[in-house]
Amino acid sequence: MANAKKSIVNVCNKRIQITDEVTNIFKVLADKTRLELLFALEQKSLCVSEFVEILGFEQSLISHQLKVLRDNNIVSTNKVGNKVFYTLADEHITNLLSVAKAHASEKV
Amino acid sequence: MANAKKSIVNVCNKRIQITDEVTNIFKVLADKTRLELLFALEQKSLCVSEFVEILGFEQSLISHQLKVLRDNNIVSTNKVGNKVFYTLADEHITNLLSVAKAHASEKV
DNA sequence: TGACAATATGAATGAAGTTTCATATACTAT
DNA sequence: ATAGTATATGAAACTTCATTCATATTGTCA
Repeated sequence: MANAKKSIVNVCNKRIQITDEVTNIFKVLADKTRLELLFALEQKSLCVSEFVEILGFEQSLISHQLKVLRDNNIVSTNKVGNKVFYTLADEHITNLLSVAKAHASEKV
Repeated sequence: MANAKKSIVNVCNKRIQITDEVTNIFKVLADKTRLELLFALEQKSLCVSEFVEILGFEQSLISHQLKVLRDNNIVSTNKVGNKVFYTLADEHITNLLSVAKAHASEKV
């Protein structure tokens, strides 16, 4: 395949991958339970039992949704004895959350 | 009700409303079809038949999804004769899309 | 007015996602 | 080792959402 053609194909593939990735990020963020977990994490790292205490959700629900966040690299974990502490994984997420909040604040 | 108490309640209500609103924005953005519509609109305003031509989706699907975007004030419309042109509604949306794209670009 | 083009919408179908319940795993301390 | 606490996970039930098909509405132009 000629190089010019190859590079056009690459650009297109990349565009598609980016669309897929953006779709995926928004999908993960598009759930009230998960957002409450993330908003809580904006303050400080928390373990599952602390989430239960703060948010009042079932432990199982929290674990399930934290798994979704983990699987999508939105939070990271570190284990301390019995407990597993969760942290926001990176700046992009913090950024997205704050832009969305700013947008929302104007509406309510 | 005492003023101090009233204002605490107000703050809590506002926090809940913001969470709901953020959830809603992300829900609307969490769909590949709608994102492709929005990415196309980043270039210029488009009418339904142009979306059909550019993206190759069914007209009905495009209209349905544009309605979702319209209902959530993510796009605005203006009618020119037979045609209805769609535009990105505001800066916040453009902003969210570009932050998400930046995040995605690093991953792919 | 009648035929045509552009857009919108209701209803049905099927897929995907969330929550709950029950249970398993991992670690701590006695 | 056993009891107790913290977390994870599989499966089922339930809910929500995207897409398609058929049809309605709105505007144009001959």
